[in-house]
Amino acid sequence: MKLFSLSKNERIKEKKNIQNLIQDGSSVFSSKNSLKAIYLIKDSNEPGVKIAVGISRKAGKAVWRNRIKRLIKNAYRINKIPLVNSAKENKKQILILFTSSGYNELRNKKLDYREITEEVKSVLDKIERKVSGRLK
RNA sequence: UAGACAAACCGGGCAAUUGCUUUCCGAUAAAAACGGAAAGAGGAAAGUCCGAACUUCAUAGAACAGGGUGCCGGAUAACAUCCGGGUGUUCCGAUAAUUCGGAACAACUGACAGUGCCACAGAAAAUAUACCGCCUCGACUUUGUCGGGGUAAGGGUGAAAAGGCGAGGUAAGAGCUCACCGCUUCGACAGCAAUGUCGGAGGCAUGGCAAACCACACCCGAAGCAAGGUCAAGUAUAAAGGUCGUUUCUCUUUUGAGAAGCAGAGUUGUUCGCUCGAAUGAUUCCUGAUUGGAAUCGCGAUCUUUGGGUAGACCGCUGGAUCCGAACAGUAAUGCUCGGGCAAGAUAAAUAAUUGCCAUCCCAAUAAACAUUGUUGGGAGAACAGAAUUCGGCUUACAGGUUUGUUCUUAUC
RNA sequence: GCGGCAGUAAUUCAGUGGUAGAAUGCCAGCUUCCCAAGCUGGACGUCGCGGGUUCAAGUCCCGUCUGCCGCU
Repeated sequence: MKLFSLSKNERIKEKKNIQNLIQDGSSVFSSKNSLKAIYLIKDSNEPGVKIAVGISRKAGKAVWRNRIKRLIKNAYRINKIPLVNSAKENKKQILILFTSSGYNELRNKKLDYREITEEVKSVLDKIERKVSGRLK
């Protein structure tokens, strides 16, 4: 198992999962409110974390949308280890869907990787605290 | 030389680390995970504006409706594309010129098949008509007024006024007559043709708008890979068949409610225990009658078989009107022959991120200096934009760069 | 990926090729002790943008931009 990988098993592929997530999941905003994450925590025999990234068509053009998705995925796979460990300890399966709430192409034509990393980190931190029960 | 314009081409490179998708190998019965190797966005992948391939539907053929195209010839699988030619319009330059040269653009068939429109102004906007004017005749109250007739040369209106201009002619005028120009038409010649040149005739008759309806000629069946095909989970569900069941009590006017409980299900493989716990009955027959039993239909459970087919998987899916090079044919578009190459195939959707260096660009300082070049320091390191069945075009977006050509006009030497 | 619709005043919409309109809103005046209502008047337009056809284009044709809807 590679440390920083993000293979097919760690991404949400099924339509049903995503619909469940949108219906039943709760949401969390990043520290600067530029990202929004919908997440769902449930007990499972196969503990782990699965993610998806969804960017609205209205946010920007195809090149821009692809780029922000890649940056978010990249930031996640670098910083995922604490959350994954916590999920395994507590025997939970976590589904996360990242979306853009503050970002769009008009305002953020050039995307800065470091800024997005900080945003993703803040989201993961909040969810991790929920999982381990340190946050009420 | 720079600039401008046109055409063609490129549109970042190298290294390290961390990752993604596909294929192959380790490699097996198969899958997952792991390791290794190879490959992995564009000139517009975009807009979806045209044209095709392909697939399904429909299909005996044709027409109508509807849509598209519209100078001529060629290229092509096809096209609204491309190439060559003609004609016209506009602009620029030269010129004595109506001539010559260059560039750009053109939906560039038909207005005597028909219907329609042409605001305002104007007498009149299409069967010509007579407001002012010009000429003439008559009457009267005679420097004038009224009435009849001739007249499209002049005025005024308009985007547009019934060939233009000059001469003859006339009461005044009029292609009424003539020359030149334009137009229509006939013949000869050149050209495959559009058309052009020359000669003759007509005597001007048919103002504009078909990107108004329309007519004529030619073309088009419809939908689109979310097309379509194969496999196919489900206590999702249709049909057929087999087996078992369709019970008891209490309350309520009824609908119904509650309890027990059979089949069955769940609970660790089995047993016990525990939990949950389906259904609607109707008709006929056997029997003296009740109980009970049987048959048919309905209902419920369960098993088997079959069907369509959702989720999903696979095929379609990338080797093709293909790409590169050379020779030949052709003015060219392009064709043809030979040689070589195989180069994305994702599906909540891969092709990336970070760091360093470089090409390149900007700013400052400094040395030489006509433009400009070298050195040092700092900054940026980019534009438009992301395959989605596949091709041929068109259109639109685009930082910077390379090559070739043109330059009457710009600047510098 | 494919198909369709719309763009006109601040807003919602009309508008046969011939001087761009209505309602609401806005501003001013009248009315009222004041406000509202009412009455009178006024301002407000790159007809999304760029070409073309025409004497003349919001309207016809071509291109382009933006917004919206549908197909699963």
